[in-house]
Amino acid sequence: MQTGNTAAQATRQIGVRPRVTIADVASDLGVTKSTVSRALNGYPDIAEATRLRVSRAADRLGYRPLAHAQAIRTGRVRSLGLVLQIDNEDSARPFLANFIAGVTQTASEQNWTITIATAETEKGVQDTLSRLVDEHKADGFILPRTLIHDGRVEKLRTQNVPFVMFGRTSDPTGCAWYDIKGEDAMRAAATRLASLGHTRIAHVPGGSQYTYSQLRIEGYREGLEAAGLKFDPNLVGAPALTRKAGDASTRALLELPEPPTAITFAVDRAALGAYRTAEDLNLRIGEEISVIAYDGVPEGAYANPGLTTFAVNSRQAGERLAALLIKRIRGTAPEQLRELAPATLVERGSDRPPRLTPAELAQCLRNQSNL
Amino acid sequence: MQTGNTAAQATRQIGVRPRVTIADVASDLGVTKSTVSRALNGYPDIAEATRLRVSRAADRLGYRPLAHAQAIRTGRVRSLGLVLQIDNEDSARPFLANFIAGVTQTASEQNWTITIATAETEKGVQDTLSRLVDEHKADGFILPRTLIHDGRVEKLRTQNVPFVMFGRTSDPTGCAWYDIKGEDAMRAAATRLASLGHTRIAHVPGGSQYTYSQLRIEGYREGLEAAGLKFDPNLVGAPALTRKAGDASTRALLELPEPPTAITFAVDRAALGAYRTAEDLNLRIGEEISVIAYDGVPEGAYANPGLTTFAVNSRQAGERLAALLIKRIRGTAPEQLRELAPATLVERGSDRPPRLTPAELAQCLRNQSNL
DNA sequence: CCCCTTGCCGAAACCGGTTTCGGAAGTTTG
DNA sequence: CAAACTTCCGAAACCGGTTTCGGCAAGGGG
Repeated sequence: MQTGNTAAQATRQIGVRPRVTIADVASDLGVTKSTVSRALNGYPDIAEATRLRVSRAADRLGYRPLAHAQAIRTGRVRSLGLVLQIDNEDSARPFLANFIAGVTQTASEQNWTITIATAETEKGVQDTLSRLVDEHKADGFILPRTLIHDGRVEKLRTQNVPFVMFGRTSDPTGCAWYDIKGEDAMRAAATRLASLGHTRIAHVPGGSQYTYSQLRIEGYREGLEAAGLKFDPNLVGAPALTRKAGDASTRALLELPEPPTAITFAVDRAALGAYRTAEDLNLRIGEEISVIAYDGVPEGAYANPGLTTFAVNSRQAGERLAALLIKRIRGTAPEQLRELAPATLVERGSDRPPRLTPAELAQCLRNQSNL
Repeated sequence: MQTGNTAAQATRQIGVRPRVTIADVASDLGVTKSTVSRALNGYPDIAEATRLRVSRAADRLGYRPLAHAQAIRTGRVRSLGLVLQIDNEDSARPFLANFIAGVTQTASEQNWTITIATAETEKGVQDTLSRLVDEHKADGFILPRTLIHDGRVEKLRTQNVPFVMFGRTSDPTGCAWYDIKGEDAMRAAATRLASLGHTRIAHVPGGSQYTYSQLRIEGYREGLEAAGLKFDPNLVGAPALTRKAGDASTRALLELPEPPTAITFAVDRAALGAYRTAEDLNLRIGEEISVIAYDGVPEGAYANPGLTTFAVNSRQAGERLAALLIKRIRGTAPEQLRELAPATLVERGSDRPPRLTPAELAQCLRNQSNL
């Protein structure tokens, strides 16, 4: 009987000394398990003196309740779930470590842990989520990268599983969230560029399926109008999430009859693509063409000139999301669990007054292609 | 009684429909729980026909065993533990996402999950590890970034908790591991540079507390000797893990009376620091100074010229580590769970034949500082 | 002085599984 | 054809906690 053997072996393996259980603590004190349990969990029908005796004995004996043993009765495994979508390429996510660090920090403080899974496709994420819910591997979930129409949200909502989103969604009913005010950042970016003297300011949005993308475009538009500039749909480029796409999108914008002298990017990585465009077209970032982006990826600091960007504190995001989710699991209404935080401007060298007017820039580009 | 309320609330919250338990399946078939359990777990004392009936009924009813309910008897929570050290700054770890993806992929295939925690200091990691072990949040652990003398290893070894290391350690007793042959990579790097015509080849090691660092130095040394070059201790620079440190270390090497025309780096990030040095000193990477590094960070591709490096497949590492750990937990001896994989050379532009001899390079640098 | 609270804790059920033990059939052996 | 094995499954204990229920003793009110 193989199964029996290995299982017995494992139980022997994992602790050298046998675990100290709640029964051990109880018999040590000459009370019952129930008393120990209630004392440790702060029930009101336990005398203060007893509570003290119990908690001291528990400390002395080194008693640690087994989370999964508690779970079977309480229905809580004290674990937060996180299902990440790791796409093939774009997977190098520098934020991830910080984000996870934030989540686990808050979680650890309250003696919770986090359970992580990954999937490659959107459907994969849904399936994984289902599995984790079915097996109750986590008491609730953090949903990163919220989409405008998000299958995960619907699923969890109907199954009544607590969750909190990193980002907002189209139908906020029953949703808790934490988000960065990307719209404010883009508004500030646009007005900042305008006040530097730019009059043709473009925007390269992020993935259109994401909620944030819409918001940032809106912010950009507001910024323009606040500065007295007219919104020109032609100046909203093709969506770009990668260097390559950013390069292409930038190139297309510069081919406009009246090209922009400044571009706001919804995403740092796309902005770094513009550096390549500039190099190719013999333009200088921060001179002929100014750039402000969003995210705060470390590469931005090493670009030349440094990329001016609105950085998000992903560690803090992780911390807050964990805190919100734990509250949600404990029963707080989702409507009371919504937080927005600002992105912080990191000024580097990529945004400066325009060296050329749009017309001059167009001329300059035309000369080049004639060469 | 507040506690009672919220708990009841949670149980109601998490499943809309009540869970289907093993008892439901049993009564549906008119057998006992024990039969269902043994049938589902492949015990040999269940008739094949019964096994079939049971597993079909389980499917039909949508029965999923509760991992933590099983755990209480079996002692297995079906979860792999991972405690990451997230240092303050260097925390931007691009591998992490891929690594985690690898781990979770293998784990998911076998219906395991992974439990992650983070800490900032070495001691914090130890404490967190202790907590997870005490609460038995995981059945075993993956230990990344193995140190030469590693407290985690000792702790887990004495407590008899299964673990597997990413990297090797000084005392391999009872250890299972997966590692990349960094020594081979560095040997290849040195011989490659030698065959390009370099005669003064330096090495900038990684953190001295890490096992890999020693191994890579050794590989570098072997490579030199294989190429008939003498090992010169002066050409082993100061350890560097960051751009900044890499810059400093490179600078120091170039100040030698007979400076190297090529440098091997134990770590990509440090090599990128050399790009800054080169810019400052008016040298061109791949011309006056050649560079080969190790890791395969994405930034290397965007450097100019691209950084030639030995890339590690961190996704695969994650997959293998998870597989090894699961075997380890199931009882395979650690000695049988040791794997090494090669790093793969990514040729870009940073390594080319030397444009100057060491003497000429020294002269060139002297001229500059006179300016 | 008795009855009724109230405070505090023990006994036992319970959560959802796994595992031990034993026994009723069916099968083989002598 | 009885005795001895097998095969297969039910009954019940068990894992380590939590929670319900009830009861005893002390205290308060009439």
